[in-house]
Amino acid sequence: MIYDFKSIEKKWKDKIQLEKPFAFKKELKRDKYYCLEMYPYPSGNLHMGHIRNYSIGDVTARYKKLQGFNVLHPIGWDAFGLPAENAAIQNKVPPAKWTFENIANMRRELKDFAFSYDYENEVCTADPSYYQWGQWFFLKMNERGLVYKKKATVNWDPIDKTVLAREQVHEGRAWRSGAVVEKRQIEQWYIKITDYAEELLSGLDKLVDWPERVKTMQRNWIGKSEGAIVNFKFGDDDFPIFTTRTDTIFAATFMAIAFDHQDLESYVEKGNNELLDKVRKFREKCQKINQDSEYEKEGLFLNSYITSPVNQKKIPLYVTNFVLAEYGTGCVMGCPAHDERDLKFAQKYSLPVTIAVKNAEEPTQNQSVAQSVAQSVAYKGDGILVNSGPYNGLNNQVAKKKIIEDLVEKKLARKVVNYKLKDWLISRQRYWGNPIPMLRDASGKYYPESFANLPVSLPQDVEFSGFGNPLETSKSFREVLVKSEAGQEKKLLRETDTMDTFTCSSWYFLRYVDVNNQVSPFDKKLVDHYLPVNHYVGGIEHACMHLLYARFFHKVVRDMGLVNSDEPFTKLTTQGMVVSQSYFSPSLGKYFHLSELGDDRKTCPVTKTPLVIKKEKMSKSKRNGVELKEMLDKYGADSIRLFILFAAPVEKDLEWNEKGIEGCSRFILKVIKWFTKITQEATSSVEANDDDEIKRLSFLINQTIYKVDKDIKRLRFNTAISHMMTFINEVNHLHFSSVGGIKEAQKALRQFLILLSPFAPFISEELFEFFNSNGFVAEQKWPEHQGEWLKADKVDLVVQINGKLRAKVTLPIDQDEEVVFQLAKSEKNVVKHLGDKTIVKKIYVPNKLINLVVKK
RNA sequence: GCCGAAGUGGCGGAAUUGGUAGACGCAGUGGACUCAAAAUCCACCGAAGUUCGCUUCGUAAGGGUUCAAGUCCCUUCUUCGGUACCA
Repeated sequence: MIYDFKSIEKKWKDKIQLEKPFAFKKELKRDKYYCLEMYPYPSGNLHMGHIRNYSIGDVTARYKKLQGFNVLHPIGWDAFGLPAENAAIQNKVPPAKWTFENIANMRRELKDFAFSYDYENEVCTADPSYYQWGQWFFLKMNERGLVYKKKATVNWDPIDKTVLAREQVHEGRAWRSGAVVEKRQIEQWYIKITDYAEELLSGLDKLVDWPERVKTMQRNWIGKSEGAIVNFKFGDDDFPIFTTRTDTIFAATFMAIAFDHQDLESYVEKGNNELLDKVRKFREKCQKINQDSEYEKEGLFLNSYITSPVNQKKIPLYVTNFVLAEYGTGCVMGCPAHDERDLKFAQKYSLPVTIAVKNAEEPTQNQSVAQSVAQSVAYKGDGILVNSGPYNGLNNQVAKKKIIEDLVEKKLARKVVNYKLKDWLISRQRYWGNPIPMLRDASGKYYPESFANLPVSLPQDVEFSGFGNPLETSKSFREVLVKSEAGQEKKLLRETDTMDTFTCSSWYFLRYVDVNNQVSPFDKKLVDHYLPVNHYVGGIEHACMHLLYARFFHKVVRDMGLVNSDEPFTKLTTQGMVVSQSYFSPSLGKYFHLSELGDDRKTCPVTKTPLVIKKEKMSKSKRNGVELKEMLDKYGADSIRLFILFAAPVEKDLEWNEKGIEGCSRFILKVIKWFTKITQEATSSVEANDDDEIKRLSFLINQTIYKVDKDIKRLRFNTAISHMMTFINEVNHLHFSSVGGIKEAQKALRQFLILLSPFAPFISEELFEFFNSNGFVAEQKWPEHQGEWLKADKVDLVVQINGKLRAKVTLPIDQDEEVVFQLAKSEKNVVKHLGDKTIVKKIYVPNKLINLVVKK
């Protein structure tokens, strides 16, 4: 038998299409397993990153199915978003047409790999039957007071002409278009994710099956800090500041206010117009600063003073370019001795440096702190309070609490918790998204659309000129006539902002359990049975956006009483990227494809200057990708799946290596060779004695079942495959000639094919047909290892002297220490090393090793 | 800076609670088969030495704990990822 993967894969693709072995059956009785991979954006074609993501998920889904679980393993389409609209502008293709054609194409590509999805249970976010429920959730959130509109300085992408979320801006540039981001003031819709900040943070502790780094990233993103708002005084008025270090309050030698603080001008010395003018110029200058790059800390003395609540000291007030208006109160106290950045500022403007906490290890003098401060290093450690009036001598952590308590008692402070997390800006000035179901009257007042009118569908009569929001060009969409209670017709304007696509991906995993529901987003009973998702697989790049929004949405939906669970995803796996060598010519500023280079891969073929060779994520722009179609034609889906799972552990980056796929093809050939040998070529002779071979085979197959099962459970697919390779290598050396031997071999083959099927489904199906001509290997029962076969009757035992390997002896298992010791002592090499030394100690690890500790 | 992850042959990577370092695969070397090549099969494949039995060294670097350390502890270095004026 030759490996004709093309016809094998065609045959089984058709059979899967026809007989639907992976159809999702809603069942509340059987144990469920919900395995989910992050759904793709329908950009046009699948790439290797997708194949890796879905291969990882598919192994788990198929494994659980074989174990008898009712598996929910769905796929869908994150179908809204900018590229569709850009295509509409460039090619005059409607976004819907572009999107749905891409989906059809990518679905076809997915089928080439036999991922165990039910394509009749898809979610497509651009389908009104889905997005109406997104609008429904928006209105429900609005009812719960979680939605509001406010004017805000937003990041404006001048190329895509849209507002960007903070996380969509990287180093001052838009994440998609790469344009330099501008600041603009626009009315925007927000969702109050900050109401859930505390639970989003504390809930992380319960997610024991999430990678530590993802949890850390979310913790930092939420950025909780506990402190106090302390009321300093500006004349008779309050001047509140936020601090987490009340223990350093006596060390405050300047006060700082943000340049964009709304009350800034009221703190400038009264009547000093010259200064006011300077302040305004300073503010203008600050506004031009790119907040993402590093810049010098600067300030301007406002000729006014703030009074400290602890010692009534007058402290000079500065406007600065480094205090953030949106965090805390927009005003802080400057304690140069204990804060790096305050120290820099103080030194620049020759402000005094007072020490409030000294190093506890040097109680008699202040040397260490004073010296380090003199060397421009602020002291941020713990210690004993000095220069702090009644609190002198206290440990600073104690003093911190005491000072707050005292201030709170005098009504001069209150304890507060601050978060870095900002409310979720969901407005997008775009057409291809979920319309926000709100209406506005002439006075600017907003009314929610009524539930009965959902969905608010996207109109067809729009123009894609490339500027502004196309929805504004649709009269049928914009103008709405509603009847008031008095029966009068009233003209309202429909909101033209659409929602951020992250709103769609925040609950798609809930919809999968009930995709055809027309009366509610999903049935509660079904959702409570199938949720939470047991295993979620996707890219690390979603650690702080999608995964946080989805957790938030789930909690809101829970509070609406629609789902019982607190968290949507029990176990999370973040797979590494697929990387490959890229060749960049710095002199030309462009990438070269490998095929464009000659034998000399280190030099630019045009300018003859050295190329920069790096391992980077496969992408079109870096010209280091591979064509999926080409790989499929050359090697078939099974070899690609095997390679992608074999070449690296799932969480690490995977380096593309075509030779590696060939290795996996060779493995499949060896499987076929063994199959052929024991199903076709075997000539039976009843007299033959295969006892030793049968014993060896039983040991090998049971060991392989044991190891593969364990490695799938701990998500080590690379080693699971290596164990199957070892099995095939060994078993190809066994020869059976008796009827009983061949029967045993076929039994082992049958079990082996089930083990192989989650990794290489096509060839497994094809060969398994020998045992089961109508069904699928995917629907068999996962084999269990027989423990008694795992114990070999002989073991290789290691003999060490002082921890160094000196001999190996083969012994029956479970020998007494004394027997092993006597045998070990008589080994030639052991005798040599023992010489006339005395044995002072023996360490015996049964069936593993004996270590003799010797002395002269 | 801070937080997180990781450093093992020529390469991708194994080594589950400390117990034979380098499984499996790629590349390479030698041989068989062949008119020849490809494919396949067999053998070798960390370094140095060797009387071919073995010996010494070797998991980023340096120390430590232990009968025994890639694995545990301390210090340092490097790489990658996240984040950055959050008071």
